[in-house]
Amino acid sequence: MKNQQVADILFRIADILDIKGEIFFKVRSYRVAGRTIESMGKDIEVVIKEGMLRDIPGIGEALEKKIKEIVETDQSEYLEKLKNEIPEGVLRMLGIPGLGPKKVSAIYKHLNITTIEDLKQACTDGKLRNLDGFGEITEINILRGIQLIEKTSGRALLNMAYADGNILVEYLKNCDRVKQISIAGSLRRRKETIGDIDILVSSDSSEEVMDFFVKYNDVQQIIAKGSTKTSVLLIDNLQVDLRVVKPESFGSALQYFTGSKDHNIKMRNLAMKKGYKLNEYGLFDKKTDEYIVGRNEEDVYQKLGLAYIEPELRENRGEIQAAIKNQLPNLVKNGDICGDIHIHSNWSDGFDTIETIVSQSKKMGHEYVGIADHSQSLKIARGLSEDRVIKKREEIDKINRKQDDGFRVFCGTECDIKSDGSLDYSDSILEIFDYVGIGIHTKFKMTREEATSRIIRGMENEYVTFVAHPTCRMIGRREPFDLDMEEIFDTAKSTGTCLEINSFPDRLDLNDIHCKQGKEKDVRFVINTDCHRVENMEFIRFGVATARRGWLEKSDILNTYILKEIEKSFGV
DNA sequence: GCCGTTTTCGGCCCGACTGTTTTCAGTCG
Repeated sequence: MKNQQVADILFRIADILDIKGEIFFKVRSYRVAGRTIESMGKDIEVVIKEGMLRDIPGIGEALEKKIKEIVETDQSEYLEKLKNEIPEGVLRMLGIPGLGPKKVSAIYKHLNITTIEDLKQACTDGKLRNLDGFGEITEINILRGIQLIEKTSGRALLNMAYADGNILVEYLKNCDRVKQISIAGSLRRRKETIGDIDILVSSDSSEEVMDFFVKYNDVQQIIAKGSTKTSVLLIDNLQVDLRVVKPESFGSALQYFTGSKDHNIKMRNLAMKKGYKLNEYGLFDKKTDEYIVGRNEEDVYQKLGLAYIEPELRENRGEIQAAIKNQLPNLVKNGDICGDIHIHSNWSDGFDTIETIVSQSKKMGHEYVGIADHSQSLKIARGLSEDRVIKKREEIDKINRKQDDGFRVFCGTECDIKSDGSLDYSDSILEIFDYVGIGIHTKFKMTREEATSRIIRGMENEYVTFVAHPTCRMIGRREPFDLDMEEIFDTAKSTGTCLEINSFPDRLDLNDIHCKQGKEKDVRFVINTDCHRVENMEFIRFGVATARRGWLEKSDILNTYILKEIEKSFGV
């Protein structure tokens, strides 16, 4: 049983209790425990085996018992009982923006509506307006909310939100009332998917900023407009929240609106313990309400006795304790990457020539690049036959001889791991390459044992440098393999194999949690794009962001090595 | 449901916006 599945059951229990009208704090306990388990670096089964479940903050006697039951039996008797009380469709209504537990409960109890389809009809027929606390506008808003979830299915990939957010920031800079501006929220933390874009501005004239904001060309609909907060929907269905604060509050507001929620709760508690009160307007003396700091985010952390915590770390995964002890990692930066070694050229299914890729790499300031085309059995992607491997080797040697600036092209491969774990080239061919990446591209349906041993057998080949996109997940399209990551990390360590952080926005594989877990086992990583056209080489920043979210430092990553070092590592 | 050198009972982060009210509840982040 995976951590995510345990968390999902806890979230479900919380939703039902919420609709039933259970006390807020009880409901919150289930959600807090769910979030902790979901983002925990350690396998929940291992935690239970070690008898450490109760040591996790937020898990007491009752939750311990329920979580153990879930892990042992794959289900929860308590949830099964609760499910009989609230129909599935009613739970789904909680996902509609603007609808919370109280309204959903009223809709279910008084009108006996149990599906979103029926709710839509009831709104159209004007049946909701007679309920206490409901009106005509409520009906319209619910209809809009239903339309929205039907259209967007929730969250956007990081690159989409990143592009939208940056263009919008540039637009807002044209408003002369804007003093300071920053992206905040999950986009600033570089989460792999983004629910909505948060932008923070400091200004002495918020009304004018808000007016300027809603006139942005790509605004489809204004959801809410006030003097401190305005929300709009862009034409690509991404929601943007703009907050405006006074300059003296910009730092504390940036801290507050960057989140995460759990990080902020920890921060507020810490502030309280130290005799302060922390909110988006600043850090205040708890007794006298006197303003202490708030202009800069750094000051807030410093005043609370903390080293500055980079946004990517703010997930309540131990960063506050580390900041107290001044033991935060020195995170890897975009500029630390010296070359991308997983790029497809037109020798297989890539779009560009090797020369074009070289020229783009130089533009990005890299010292080298690795061309890793597909191997022979992947016919659909024009995988290279053994003959063509030799020809490609000759072409790369020729290109290298032409470089007069010390730049180097490495000849690599993304060799298929066949279903039994053997590799798609013989050792005598693998020897031709400067380095070997291996990856799975066929037969994705496997048990945990099969998938784990398939990858491990691949890693045991002496020519292998790294495993590409190890879990093979595609965000929103394909679930990750159920892998025994502990075993994968141990083998990576013992064989000296790197694990890839694939930067493509719909992969981000390994993810942040894997990175942190792997680092604790002293595993080395490599950050690549796996791109098939040079326009996408800039996606490397999303891989770096994922590594940062996983607490990785420059020394944890193979392709931060300068040319001389990586040549030595490849033995070429 | 969790938690504790101020507490084993009584707290638990908190402010903005909306829509419904006529002073506030619900939702959101």
